[in-house]
Amino acid sequence: MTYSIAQAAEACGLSIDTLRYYERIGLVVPPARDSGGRRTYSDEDINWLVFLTKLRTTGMPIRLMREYAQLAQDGEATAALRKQILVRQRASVHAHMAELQTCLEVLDYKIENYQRIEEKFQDKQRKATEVPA
Amino acid sequence: MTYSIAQAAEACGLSIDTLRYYERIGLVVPPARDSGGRRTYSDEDINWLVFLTKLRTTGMPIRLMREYAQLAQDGEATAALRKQILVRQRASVHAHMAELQTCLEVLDYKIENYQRIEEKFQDKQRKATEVPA
DNA sequence: GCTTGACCTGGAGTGCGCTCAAGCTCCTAC
DNA sequence: GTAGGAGCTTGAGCGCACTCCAGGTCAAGC
Repeated sequence: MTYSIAQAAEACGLSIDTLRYYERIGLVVPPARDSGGRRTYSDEDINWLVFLTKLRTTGMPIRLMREYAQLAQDGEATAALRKQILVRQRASVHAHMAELQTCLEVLDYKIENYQRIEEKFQDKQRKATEVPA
Repeated sequence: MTYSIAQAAEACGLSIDTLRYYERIGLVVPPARDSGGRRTYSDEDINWLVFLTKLRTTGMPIRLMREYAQLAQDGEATAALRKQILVRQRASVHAHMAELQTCLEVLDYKIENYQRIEEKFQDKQRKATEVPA
């Protein structure tokens, strides 16, 4: 099974332009071409692209992704280095999530505060429209 | 208690240049100045800056932070809008953390794979150096 | 009074990750 | 055979969030 660039883009959630851009900067190996010179992506290509988008989502810079991609191309001997990259990235994701967690707490606190302000306001309104005793 | 720009930068984890930049683009109200024309940050200023850095960490674009800051300046009447912004941001953080979680699972899987490759390799080595029966 | 260092301003420059434009080719369908 | 649509290449442009620079001011310490 092969895919056009539009289908590949759809499958991995990138734009067509971005796919070509990734190829240009050497982040992905150029896919095969059909008789008309158009790119044809294999299932394997798609899987790799999907994995790359996961790395991107974790905030890995393209520079490092390219390094990883190069190592992957260089074969089994680089497995230890690749593992190291992923282990570090995992640590960085954990750290980032912890940061986000404290930000969430700040947000929750602020939102609660706004909630209280609203309630006080509504309370005041209720009292104002109440039939006086 | 007041702080120099260097102290303010230290306190909120931004660079001096970034503090001035934030002021220039209208993200923070200009702090007071001393007799020599230098910025003097109050505790309140610092607290606000710290909160802003939290918003930044959540990935809120500066454009929106500026909107929020403007609303905060406009007083109590904008509380509902400000709350809405924070509630949305919270949702976006939750979504992002969920994404990161699935990325983590992919990373874990890949790392485990590398682990297995290493073990197999070590096993092979052990067998090769073993005294033959 | 002179040096030093922190701070000032306005404006230019940077790095990242795309994104778009122009002008072309190819295939398909009518 | 021609119109339309997808795809091609090269190269420029963009938005974001800073970051740096040049040239100046000011206050403190020697």
